Amino acid sequence: MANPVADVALEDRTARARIRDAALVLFAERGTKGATVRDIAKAAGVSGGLLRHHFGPKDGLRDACDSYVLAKLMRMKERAVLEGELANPAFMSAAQPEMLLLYRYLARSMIDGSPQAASMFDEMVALGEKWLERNDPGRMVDPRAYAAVLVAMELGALSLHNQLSRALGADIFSPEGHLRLATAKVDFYSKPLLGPELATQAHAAIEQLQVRSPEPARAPARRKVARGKRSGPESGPPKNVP
Amino acid sequence: MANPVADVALEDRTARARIRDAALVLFAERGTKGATVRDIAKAAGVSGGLLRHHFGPKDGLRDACDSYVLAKLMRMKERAVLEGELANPAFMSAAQPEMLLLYRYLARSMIDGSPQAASMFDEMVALGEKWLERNDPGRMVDPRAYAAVLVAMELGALSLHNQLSRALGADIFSPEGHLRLATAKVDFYSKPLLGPELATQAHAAIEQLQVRSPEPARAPARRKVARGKRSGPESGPPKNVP
DNA sequence: GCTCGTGCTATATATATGTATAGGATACTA
DNA sequence: TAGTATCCTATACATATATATAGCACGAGC
Repeated sequence: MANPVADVALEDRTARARIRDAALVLFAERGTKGATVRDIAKAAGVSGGLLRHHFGPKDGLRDACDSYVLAKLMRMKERAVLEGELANPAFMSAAQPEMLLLYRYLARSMIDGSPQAASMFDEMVALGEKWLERNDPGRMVDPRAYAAVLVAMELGALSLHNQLSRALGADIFSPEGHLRLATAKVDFYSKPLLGPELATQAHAAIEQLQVRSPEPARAPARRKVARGKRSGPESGPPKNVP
Repeated sequence: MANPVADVALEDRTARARIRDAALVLFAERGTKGATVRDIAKAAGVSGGLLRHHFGPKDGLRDACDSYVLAKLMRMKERAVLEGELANPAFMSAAQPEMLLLYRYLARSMIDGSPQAASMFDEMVALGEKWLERNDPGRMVDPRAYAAVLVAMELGALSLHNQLSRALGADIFSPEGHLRLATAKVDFYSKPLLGPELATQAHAAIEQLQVRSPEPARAPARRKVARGKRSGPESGPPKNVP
């Protein structure tokens, strides 16, 4: 709980650091709207005035948190690159509690919408894309889109950690829950839901959707496209499964 | 924009319905905290008093929205079952704009945390699990966890639609963006990120994590074996990639 | 015609929340 | 020791927000 970022010992942290850490937790838990400066100050054990003294208005605190998380993750990333750890595309869900908090904050920040979080998202996507191109060149139809989906899903699942934990029967931030999640993820990333024939079928259906509406122009068929076909486009075409 | 749920014509909707629809949109966009009753009332073109007259306090409006979305999705689900469409586990990302709004609302509601959304999540997981067991019995190590991850990722990605759209270069709710996303998803669900050897490697690493710590002292084991020393595990074990 | 319930607006009230300021305590420096 | 900058609290202020109430219009039923 306390000292979530864990660089210095518990009570040796400066008040500024305590405020930032408390903000990190509360922002991650309740979002930027839900977390009030008073609650953050209280959690940090300081007065509201001090918070303002150090970070200015609420947005300032938020920016500081964004920058902090960004920098910290960047540092981790670089270290990972140096150690050759980055190669694993599932690196995002590493187990360190601190890192999890950082990602949890990041995910929430992206939902609430901050410029820094957005750029972080883009960078993760770019990283994933590069990785795909390097390791499996030409395997994916649209590597960038693939990477974007991957990142969005990883972070999105993290945002829904409450639901996920309940469904799994154990907090995914606890050792048990984390292990169960890790196992499921390995399955998820190694056992495709769609077989080859279903995939080609789906791709064909999408192709058909594309030709269906020649030019988006403005809105010749905002809905038309989806209409007719509909039922389950997307990956809907595959009516049944092998 | 207007008439997002589209059962009746635009201005034929009763004020109550307009309020509900406006709330649906604003709650989905800004969350329960970020959307104010005043804004909702204004968007619906009514006074704040009328909103309260119909739905009581804010929570009442929220509950009403939850119930409405739940019922609507349930109806869709049943229809899908009758028509045999449900077989596709990716049914969640169907293309209908209205359905997307409903899921978008649902995803946001799950992040904000509502009991009804939680039960919906659980039901989706149960559905997915059942589907897995029926179509690929014994294929997954932990079908329930697999289904949970699947649902969390789908809904989570939906919550991050802003980031996803930016990274993709097109709003995923527009025809173009949706198509690009659909293509990427088919790839995502048909081309596993982890090859067989990496998967077994990862599973072995997780296994090792489990045995690493003998007994959690308290509960013998909620889940077979529990607790791992954490440090860099998850899918971290596979150090490098082929 | 009259009442009465319903849909609706306008306005008031209390609280929550972000913001700002005045001033005290502490530490560091000349 | 005196001065000053920094850290910190307490409090005031303004706005936003949820909540509550009073009252008006209008149609239904007696």
